[in-house]
Amino acid sequence: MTRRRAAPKQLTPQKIARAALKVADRDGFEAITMRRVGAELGVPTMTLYGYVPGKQGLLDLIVEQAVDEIELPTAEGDWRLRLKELLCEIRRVLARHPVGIRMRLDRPIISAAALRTLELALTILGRAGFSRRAAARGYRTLFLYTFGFAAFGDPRNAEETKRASRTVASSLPPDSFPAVRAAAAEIAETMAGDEQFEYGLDLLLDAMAATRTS
Amino acid sequence: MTRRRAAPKQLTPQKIARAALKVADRDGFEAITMRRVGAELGVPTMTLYGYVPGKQGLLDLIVEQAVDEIELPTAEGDWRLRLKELLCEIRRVLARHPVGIRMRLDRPIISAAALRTLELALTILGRAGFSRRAAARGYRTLFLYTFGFAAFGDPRNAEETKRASRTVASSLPPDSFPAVRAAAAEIAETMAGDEQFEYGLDLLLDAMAATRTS
DNA sequence: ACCTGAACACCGTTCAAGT
DNA sequence: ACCTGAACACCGTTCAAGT
Repeated sequence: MTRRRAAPKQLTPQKIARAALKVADRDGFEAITMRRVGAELGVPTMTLYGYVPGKQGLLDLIVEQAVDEIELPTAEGDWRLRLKELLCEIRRVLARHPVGIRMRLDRPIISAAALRTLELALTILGRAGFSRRAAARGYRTLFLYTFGFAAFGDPRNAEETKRASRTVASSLPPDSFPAVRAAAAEIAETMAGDEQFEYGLDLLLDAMAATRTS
Repeated sequence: MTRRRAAPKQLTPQKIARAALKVADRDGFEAITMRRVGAELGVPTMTLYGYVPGKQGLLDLIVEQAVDEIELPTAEGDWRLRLKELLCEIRRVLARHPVGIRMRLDRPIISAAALRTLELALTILGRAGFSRRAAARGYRTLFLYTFGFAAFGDPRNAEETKRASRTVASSLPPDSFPAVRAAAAEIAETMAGDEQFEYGLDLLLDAMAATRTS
Protein backbone atom coordinates (compact mmCIF):
# COMPACT_ATOMS: atom_id res chain seq x y z
CA MET A 1 0.00 0.00 0.00
CA THR A 2 1.72 3.10 -1.23
CA ARG A 3 1.46 6.09 1.13
CA ARG A 4 -0.52 8.68 -0.74
CA ARG A 5 0.01 12.38 -0.23
CA ALA A 6 -2.95 14.02 1.51
CA ALA A 7 -5.62 15.41 -0.82
CA PRO A 8 -4.52 18.86 -2.01
CA LYS A 9 -6.03 21.53 0.20
CA GLN A 10 -5.93 24.13 -2.57
CA LEU A 11 -4.78 26.76 -0.14
CA THR A 12 -4.93 30.42 -1.11
CA PRO A 13 -3.95 33.54 0.83
CA GLN A 14 -7.63 34.42 1.05
CA LYS A 15 -8.63 31.04 2.48
CA ILE A 16 -5.89 31.35 5.07
CA ALA A 17 -7.02 34.88 5.93
CA ARG A 18 -10.62 33.73 6.34
CA ALA A 19 -9.56 30.91 8.65
CA ALA A 20 -7.42 33.32 10.67
CA LEU A 21 -10.29 35.83 10.95
CA LYS A 22 -12.48 32.99 12.23
CA VAL A 23 -9.87 32.15 14.86
CA ALA A 24 -9.63 35.83 15.85
CA ASP A 25 -13.41 36.27 16.11
CA ARG A 26 -13.67 33.15 18.23
CA ASP A 27 -10.62 33.41 20.51
CA GLY A 28 -9.29 36.95 20.14
CA PHE A 29 -6.28 38.65 18.60
CA GLU A 30 -3.81 36.82 20.83
CA ALA A 31 -5.05 33.52 19.39
CA ILE A 32 -3.85 34.39 15.88
CA THR A 33 -0.73 32.25 15.76
CA MET A 34 0.71 30.47 12.78
CA ARG A 35 0.38 27.19 14.62
CA ARG A 36 -3.31 27.66 15.39
CA VAL A 37 -4.24 28.94 11.94
CA GLY A 38 -2.47 25.93 10.49
CA ALA A 39 -4.42 23.64 12.81
CA GLU A 40 -7.70 25.39 11.86
CA LEU A 41 -6.99 24.50 8.23
CA GLY A 42 -5.57 21.05 8.98
CA VAL A 43 -2.15 21.81 7.52
CA PRO A 44 1.29 21.89 9.16
CA THR A 45 2.38 25.29 10.44
CA MET A 46 5.19 25.79 7.96
CA THR A 47 2.92 25.12 4.99
CA LEU A 48 1.31 28.53 5.53
CA TYR A 49 4.59 30.20 4.65
CA GLY A 50 4.16 28.97 1.09
CA TYR A 51 1.08 31.16 0.62
CA VAL A 52 1.44 34.03 3.05
CA PRO A 53 4.46 36.28 3.70
CA GLY A 54 4.82 35.63 7.44
CA LYS A 55 2.57 36.61 10.30
CA GLN A 56 2.63 40.36 9.64
CA GLY A 57 1.49 39.75 6.07
CA LEU A 58 -1.25 37.44 7.30
CA LEU A 59 -2.50 40.13 9.68
CA ASP A 60 -2.77 42.55 6.75
CA LEU A 61 -4.81 40.01 4.82
CA ILE A 62 -7.11 39.50 7.81
CA VAL A 63 -7.85 43.23 7.99
CA GLU A 64 -8.55 43.35 4.27
CA GLN A 65 -10.95 40.46 4.72
CA ALA A 66 -12.85 42.46 7.37
CA VAL A 67 -12.77 45.68 5.32
CA ASP A 68 -14.41 43.82 2.46
CA GLU A 69 -17.46 43.28 4.65
CA ILE A 70 -18.19 47.01 4.86
CA GLU A 71 -21.33 47.72 2.83
CA LEU A 72 -21.27 51.32 1.63
CA PRO A 73 -24.49 53.36 1.41
CA THR A 74 -25.11 55.60 -1.60
CA ALA A 75 -24.00 59.23 -1.65
CA GLU A 76 -27.48 60.47 -2.59
CA GLY A 77 -29.98 62.10 -0.27
CA ASP A 78 -29.68 63.65 3.20
CA TRP A 79 -26.00 63.99 4.09
CA ARG A 80 -26.56 63.43 7.82
CA LEU A 81 -28.47 60.21 7.25
CA ARG A 82 -25.91 58.90 4.78
CA LEU A 83 -22.97 59.62 7.11
CA LYS A 84 -24.82 58.01 9.99
CA GLU A 85 -25.38 54.90 7.89
CA LEU A 86 -21.71 54.79 6.94
CA LEU A 87 -20.40 55.19 10.49
CA CYS A 88 -22.94 52.79 12.00
CA GLU A 89 -21.85 50.24 9.40
CA ILE A 90 -18.18 50.74 10.31
CA ARG A 91 -19.05 50.30 13.97
CA ARG A 92 -21.02 47.13 13.19
CA VAL A 93 -18.12 45.58 11.27
CA LEU A 94 -15.69 46.50 14.07
CA ALA A 95 -18.01 44.91 16.63
CA ARG A 96 -18.17 41.77 14.48
CA HIS A 97 -14.39 41.70 14.00
CA PRO A 98 -12.65 43.40 16.95
CA VAL A 99 -9.33 42.38 15.43
CA GLY A 100 -9.79 45.41 13.17
CA ILE A 101 -9.58 47.70 16.19
CA ARG A 102 -6.44 46.02 17.48
CA MET A 103 -4.79 46.17 14.06
CA ARG A 104 -5.64 49.83 13.45
CA LEU A 105 -3.87 50.64 16.74
CA ASP A 106 -0.55 49.66 15.17
CA ARG A 107 -0.99 51.46 11.85
CA PRO A 108 -3.57 53.16 9.59
CA ILE A 109 -5.47 51.03 7.10
CA ILE A 110 -4.81 52.56 3.70
CA SER A 111 -5.84 49.93 1.18
CA ALA A 112 -8.02 51.04 -1.71
CA ALA A 113 -10.97 49.14 -0.22
CA ALA A 114 -10.60 50.98 3.09
CA LEU A 115 -10.18 54.36 1.41
CA ARG A 116 -13.49 53.90 -0.35
CA THR A 117 -15.15 54.86 2.95
CA LEU A 118 -13.21 58.14 2.95
CA GLU A 119 -14.04 58.78 -0.70
CA LEU A 120 -17.73 58.28 0.02
CA ALA A 121 -17.71 60.50 3.10
CA LEU A 122 -15.97 63.35 1.28
CA THR A 123 -18.37 63.00 -1.64
CA ILE A 124 -21.39 63.20 0.66
CA LEU A 125 -20.02 66.25 2.47
CA GLY A 126 -18.92 67.92 -0.76
CA ARG A 127 -22.39 67.62 -2.26
CA ALA A 128 -23.81 69.03 0.99
CA GLY A 129 -21.78 72.18 0.45
CA PHE A 130 -18.92 71.68 2.88
CA SER A 131 -15.52 72.98 1.88
CA ARG A 132 -12.78 70.41 1.35
CA ARG A 133 -11.20 71.52 4.60
CA ALA A 134 -14.42 71.32 6.63
CA ALA A 135 -15.27 67.97 5.06
CA ALA A 136 -11.84 66.49 5.81
CA ARG A 137 -11.75 67.79 9.40
CA GLY A 138 -15.36 66.87 10.06
CA TYR A 139 -15.15 63.33 8.76
CA ARG A 140 -11.88 62.75 10.56
CA THR A 141 -13.63 63.69 13.80
CA LEU A 142 -16.59 61.39 13.07
CA PHE A 143 -14.21 58.58 12.15
CA LEU A 144 -12.09 58.91 15.28
CA TYR A 145 -15.17 59.09 17.49
CA THR A 146 -16.51 55.93 15.86
CA PHE A 147 -13.25 54.04 16.31
CA GLY A 148 -12.97 55.36 19.84
CA PHE A 149 -16.45 54.15 20.66
CA ALA A 150 -15.86 50.75 19.07
CA ALA A 151 -12.53 50.34 20.84
CA PHE A 152 -13.28 51.76 24.28
CA GLY A 153 -17.04 52.09 24.65
CA ASP A 154 -18.59 49.00 23.09
CA PRO A 155 -18.14 46.09 25.50
CA ARG A 156 -18.92 42.54 24.45
CA ASN A 157 -21.44 42.13 27.25
CA ALA A 158 -23.43 45.36 27.49
CA GLU A 159 -25.76 44.51 30.36
CA GLU A 160 -23.08 43.04 32.58
CA THR A 161 -20.87 46.07 31.97
CA LYS A 162 -23.68 48.43 32.95
CA ARG A 163 -24.36 46.45 36.11
CA ALA A 164 -20.66 46.44 37.04
CA SER A 165 -20.46 50.19 36.42
CA ARG A 166 -23.42 50.85 38.71
CA THR A 167 -21.84 48.73 41.44
CA VAL A 168 -18.49 50.52 41.25
CA ALA A 169 -20.04 53.99 41.16
CA SER A 170 -22.29 53.24 44.14
CA SER A 171 -19.52 51.83 46.30
CA LEU A 172 -17.25 54.87 46.11
CA PRO A 173 -16.75 57.03 49.22
CA PRO A 174 -19.58 59.64 49.10
CA ASP A 175 -17.38 62.41 50.45
CA SER A 176 -14.90 62.34 47.58
CA PHE A 177 -17.25 61.17 44.79
CA PRO A 178 -20.61 62.87 45.27
CA ALA A 179 -21.27 63.51 41.57
CA VAL A 180 -20.35 59.99 40.42
CA ARG A 181 -22.46 58.44 43.17
CA ALA A 182 -25.44 60.62 42.39
CA ALA A 183 -25.21 59.81 38.69
CA ALA A 184 -24.47 56.08 39.06
CA ALA A 185 -27.55 55.09 37.07
CA GLU A 186 -27.00 57.68 34.33
CA ILE A 187 -23.33 56.72 34.01
CA ALA A 188 -24.20 53.06 33.70
CA GLU A 189 -26.54 53.86 30.81
CA THR A 190 -23.64 55.41 28.87
CA MET A 191 -21.42 52.35 29.13
CA ALA A 192 -22.76 50.60 26.03
CA GLY A 193 -25.44 50.53 23.41
CA ASP A 194 -26.61 52.00 20.11
CA GLU A 195 -28.30 54.85 21.92
CA GLN A 196 -25.07 56.20 23.40
CA PHE A 197 -23.21 55.75 20.11
CA GLU A 198 -25.83 57.67 18.15
CA TYR A 199 -26.03 60.34 20.85
CA GLY A 200 -22.39 61.26 20.24
CA LEU A 201 -22.74 60.89 16.49
CA ASP A 202 -25.71 63.28 16.48
CA LEU A 203 -23.83 65.79 18.62
CA LEU A 204 -21.08 65.90 16.02
CA LEU A 205 -23.45 66.04 13.05
CA ASP A 206 -25.47 68.81 14.75
CA ALA A 207 -22.33 70.84 15.26
CA MET A 208 -21.24 70.29 11.66
CA ALA A 209 -24.66 71.35 10.40
CA ALA A 210 -24.45 74.49 12.54
CA THR A 211 -21.04 75.50 11.13
CA ARG A 212 -22.40 75.18 7.60
CA THR A 213 -25.42 77.39 8.08
CA SER A 214 -23.76 80.09 10.16
CA MET B 1 36.64 36.37 51.52
CA THR B 2 33.04 35.61 52.27
CA ARG B 3 30.70 36.06 49.36
CA ARG B 4 28.40 38.89 50.37
CA ARG B 5 24.83 39.05 49.24
CA ALA B 6 24.24 41.91 46.78
CA ALA B 7 23.25 45.19 48.42
CA PRO B 8 19.50 45.13 49.09
CA LYS B 9 17.65 46.77 46.22
CA GLN B 10 14.74 47.74 48.46
CA LEU B 11 12.30 46.81 45.78
CA THR B 12 8.70 47.96 46.04
CA PRO B 13 5.74 47.38 43.71
CA GLN B 14 5.87 51.07 42.82
CA LYS B 15 9.55 50.99 41.89
CA ILE B 16 8.91 47.97 39.71
CA ALA B 17 5.94 49.70 38.07
CA ARG B 18 8.03 52.79 37.38
CA ALA B 19 10.78 50.71 35.78
CA ALA B 20 8.20 48.85 33.68
CA LEU B 21 6.58 52.11 32.55
CA LYS B 22 10.02 53.32 31.52
CA VAL B 23 10.54 50.16 29.47
CA ALA B 24 7.09 50.59 27.87
CA ASP B 25 7.68 54.26 26.99
CA ARG B 26 11.04 53.40 25.47
CA ASP B 27 10.32 50.14 23.63
CA GLY B 28 6.53 49.73 23.55
CA PHE B 29 3.92 47.55 25.15
CA GLU B 30 5.36 44.34 23.68
CA ALA B 31 8.62 45.02 25.50
CA ILE B 32 6.99 44.73 28.92
CA THR B 33 8.23 41.28 29.88
CA MET B 34 9.13 40.04 33.32
CA ARG B 35 12.63 39.26 32.05
CA ARG B 36 13.23 42.77 30.70
CA VAL B 37 11.76 44.58 33.69
CA GLY B 38 13.99 42.46 35.92
CA ALA B 39 16.99 43.38 33.78
CA GLU B 40 16.02 47.07 33.92
CA LEU B 41 16.18 46.86 37.72
CA GLY B 42 19.23 44.59 37.82
CA VAL B 43 17.42 41.74 39.58
CA PRO B 44 16.70 38.18 38.46
CA THR B 45 13.34 37.70 36.76
CA MET B 46 11.80 35.58 39.48
CA THR B 47 12.61 38.12 42.17
CA LEU B 48 9.84 40.34 40.79
CA TYR B 49 7.28 37.75 41.81
CA GLY B 50 8.06 38.52 45.43
CA TYR B 51 6.69 42.06 45.05
CA VAL B 52 4.19 41.93 42.22
CA PRO B 53 1.34 39.45 41.60
CA GLY B 54 2.42 38.26 38.16
CA LYS B 55 2.43 40.12 34.87
CA GLN B 56 -1.24 41.05 34.84
CA GLY B 57 -0.88 42.65 38.26
CA LEU B 58 2.20 44.51 37.11
CA LEU B 59 0.28 45.90 34.13
CA ASP B 60 -2.38 47.23 36.50
CA LEU B 61 0.31 48.95 38.54
CA ILE B 62 1.79 50.49 35.40
CA VAL B 63 -1.55 52.02 34.43
CA GLU B 64 -2.01 53.39 37.94
CA GLN B 65 1.43 54.94 37.67
CA ALA B 66 0.38 56.73 34.48
CA VAL B 67 -3.01 57.77 35.90
CA ASP B 68 -1.21 59.43 38.80
CA GLU B 69 0.40 61.81 36.32
CA ILE B 70 -2.95 63.34 35.35
CA GLU B 71 -3.11 66.86 36.75
CA LEU B 72 -6.73 67.86 37.28
CA PRO B 73 -7.87 71.44 36.65
CA THR B 74 -10.27 73.10 39.11
CA ALA B 75 -14.05 72.89 38.64
CA GLU B 76 -14.45 76.68 38.84
CA GLY B 77 -15.04 79.02 35.93
CA ASP B 78 -16.11 78.47 32.33
CA TRP B 79 -17.25 74.89 31.91
CA ARG B 80 -16.06 74.60 28.31
CA LEU B 81 -12.56 75.78 29.17
CA ARG B 82 -12.32 73.47 32.18
CA LEU B 83 -13.45 70.42 30.18
CA LYS B 84 -11.02 71.29 27.42
CA GLU B 85 -8.19 71.48 29.94
CA LEU B 86 -9.19 68.13 31.41
CA LEU B 87 -9.39 66.32 28.07
CA CYS B 88 -6.23 67.92 26.69
CA GLU B 89 -4.45 66.75 29.82
CA ILE B 90 -5.75 63.20 29.37
CA ARG B 91 -4.58 63.27 25.75
CA ARG B 92 -1.15 64.56 26.82
CA VAL B 93 -0.70 61.78 29.37
CA LEU B 94 -1.80 59.16 26.83
CA ALA B 95 0.66 60.55 24.29
CA ARG B 96 3.41 60.36 26.92
CA HIS B 97 2.44 56.82 27.94
CA PRO B 98 0.79 55.01 25.01
CA VAL B 99 0.69 51.89 27.15
CA GLY B 100 -2.41 53.44 28.73
CA ILE B 101 -4.23 53.22 25.40
CA ARG B 102 -3.26 49.61 24.90
CA MET B 103 -4.31 48.67 28.43
CA ARG B 104 -7.68 50.45 28.24
CA LEU B 105 -8.43 48.33 25.14
CA ASP B 106 -8.58 45.22 27.31
CA ARG B 107 -10.66 46.66 30.16
CA PRO B 108 -11.94 49.92 31.68
CA ILE B 109 -9.75 51.70 34.23
CA ILE B 110 -11.87 52.04 37.34
CA SER B 111 -9.45 52.88 40.13
CA ALA B 112 -10.35 55.74 42.44
CA ALA B 113 -7.57 57.86 40.92
CA ALA B 114 -8.97 57.33 37.42
CA LEU B 115 -12.54 58.02 38.50
CA ARG B 116 -11.50 61.40 39.83
CA THR B 117 -11.51 62.60 36.20
CA LEU B 118 -15.14 61.50 35.87
CA GLU B 119 -16.06 63.11 39.19
CA LEU B 120 -14.52 66.39 38.07
CA ALA B 121 -16.22 66.33 34.66
CA LEU B 122 -19.64 65.64 36.17
CA THR B 123 -19.10 68.40 38.74
CA ILE B 124 -18.19 70.91 36.04
CA LEU B 125 -21.20 69.98 33.91
CA GLY B 126 -23.55 69.90 36.90
CA ARG B 127 -22.56 73.41 37.93
CA ALA B 128 -23.07 74.52 34.33
CA GLY B 129 -26.67 73.41 34.55
CA PHE B 130 -26.61 70.12 32.68
CA SER B 131 -28.89 67.35 33.91
CA ARG B 132 -27.21 64.22 35.28
CA ARG B 133 -28.22 62.39 32.13
CA ALA B 134 -26.91 65.05 29.74
CA ALA B 135 -23.70 65.37 31.76
CA ALA B 136 -23.07 61.61 31.77
CA ARG B 137 -23.83 61.18 28.07
CA GLY B 138 -21.93 64.30 27.08
CA TYR B 139 -18.78 63.51 29.02
CA ARG B 140 -18.82 59.92 27.83
CA THR B 141 -18.80 61.23 24.26
CA LEU B 142 -15.95 63.66 24.97
CA PHE B 143 -14.01 60.89 26.71
CA LEU B 144 -14.44 58.36 23.89
CA TYR B 145 -13.49 60.96 21.28
CA THR B 146 -10.35 61.80 23.26
CA PHE B 147 -9.33 58.17 23.63
CA GLY B 148 -10.18 57.57 19.97
CA PHE B 149 -7.99 60.47 18.91
CA ALA B 150 -5.11 59.41 21.17
CA ALA B 151 -5.34 55.81 19.98
CA PHE B 152 -6.00 56.22 16.28
CA GLY B 153 -5.29 59.82 15.33
CA ASP B 154 -2.17 60.87 17.18
CA PRO B 155 0.83 59.32 15.43
CA ARG B 156 4.29 59.43 16.99
CA ASN B 157 5.72 61.25 13.98
CA ALA B 158 3.18 63.85 12.88
CA GLU B 159 5.02 65.35 9.91
CA GLU B 160 6.03 62.04 8.41
CA THR B 161 2.47 60.75 8.77
CA LYS B 162 1.09 63.81 6.97
CA ARG B 163 3.60 63.41 4.17
CA ALA B 164 2.78 59.71 3.77
CA SER B 165 -0.94 60.50 3.73
CA ARG B 166 -0.49 63.07 0.96
CA THR B 167 1.51 60.57 -1.08
CA VAL B 168 -1.09 57.81 -0.75
CA ALA B 169 -4.02 60.13 -1.52
CA SER B 170 -2.30 61.55 -4.60
CA SER B 171 -1.36 58.18 -6.06
CA LEU B 172 -4.88 56.75 -6.11
CA PRO B 173 -6.64 56.20 -9.46
CA PRO B 174 -8.40 59.54 -10.21
CA ASP B 175 -11.44 57.83 -11.71
CA SER B 176 -12.42 55.98 -8.55
CA PHE B 177 -11.09 58.46 -5.96
CA PRO B 178 -11.78 61.98 -7.22
CA ALA B 179 -12.74 63.43 -3.82
CA VAL B 180 -9.78 61.94 -1.93
CA ARG B 181 -7.36 63.11 -4.62
CA ALA B 182 -8.79 66.61 -4.69
CA ALA B 183 -8.59 66.87 -0.91
CA ALA B 184 -5.17 65.22 -0.48
CA ALA B 185 -3.70 68.30 1.21
CA GLU B 186 -6.69 68.87 3.48
CA ILE B 187 -6.80 65.19 4.48
CA ALA B 188 -3.09 65.23 5.32
CA GLU B 189 -3.66 68.18 7.66
CA THR B 190 -6.18 66.13 9.68
CA MET B 191 -3.79 63.23 10.30
CA ALA B 192 -2.21 64.68 13.45
CA GLY B 193 -1.81 67.71 15.62
CA ASP B 194 -3.36 69.76 18.41
CA GLU B 195 -5.41 71.71 15.90
CA GLN B 196 -7.33 68.68 14.67
CA PHE B 197 -7.85 67.39 18.20
CA GLU B 198 -9.27 70.69 19.38
CA TYR B 199 -11.40 71.02 16.25
CA GLY B 200 -13.31 67.86 17.19
CA LEU B 201 -13.40 68.78 20.87
CA ASP B 202 -14.90 72.19 20.02
CA LEU B 203 -17.50 70.59 17.74
CA LEU B 204 -18.68 68.45 20.65
CA LEU B 205 -18.61 71.29 23.16
CA ASP B 206 -20.50 73.55 20.73
CA ALA B 207 -23.19 70.93 20.30
CA MET B 208 -23.44 70.40 24.06
CA ALA B 209 -23.75 74.15 24.62
CA ALA B 210 -26.50 74.27 21.99
CA THR B 211 -28.55 71.53 23.66
CA ARG B 212 -28.39 73.39 26.96
CA THR B 213 -29.66 76.70 25.65
CA SER B 214 -32.38 75.36 23.38
C1' DA C 1 12.06 21.25 -6.53
C1' DC C 2 9.02 21.37 -3.15
C1' DC C 3 7.34 20.50 1.49
C1' DT C 4 7.79 20.59 6.34
C1' DG C 5 9.94 18.96 10.99
C1' DA C 6 13.61 20.21 14.12
C1' DA C 7 15.79 23.84 16.29
C1' DC C 8 16.57 28.53 18.07
C1' DA C 9 15.59 32.45 20.71
C1' DC C 10 11.99 34.29 22.91
C1' DC C 11 7.67 34.45 26.49
C1' DG C 12 5.02 33.72 31.70
C1' DT C 13 5.03 30.94 35.33
C1' DT C 14 5.63 26.51 38.24
C1' DC C 15 8.40 24.17 41.13
C1' DA C 16 12.18 22.48 43.36
C1' DA C 17 16.94 23.08 44.45
C1' DG C 18 20.01 25.92 46.86
C1' DT C 19 21.30 28.79 50.70
C1' DA D 1 12.39 30.51 55.34
C1' DC D 2 13.52 32.85 51.61
C1' DC D 3 15.46 33.47 47.00
C1' DT D 4 15.92 32.19 42.34
C1' DG D 5 17.57 28.92 38.40
C1' DA D 6 15.86 25.13 35.62
C1' DA D 7 12.15 23.48 33.18
C1' DC D 8 7.69 23.48 30.73
C1' DA D 9 4.57 24.82 27.30
C1' DC D 10 4.00 28.28 24.33
C1' DC D 11 5.49 31.79 20.22
C1' DG D 12 7.58 33.23 14.92
C1' DT D 13 10.75 31.94 11.87
C1' DT D 14 15.26 29.87 9.91
C1' DC D 15 17.21 26.17 7.89
C1' DA D 16 18.18 21.77 6.53
C1' DA D 17 16.54 17.17 6.00
C1' DG D 18 13.37 14.44 3.56
C1' DT D 19 10.78 13.19 -0.48
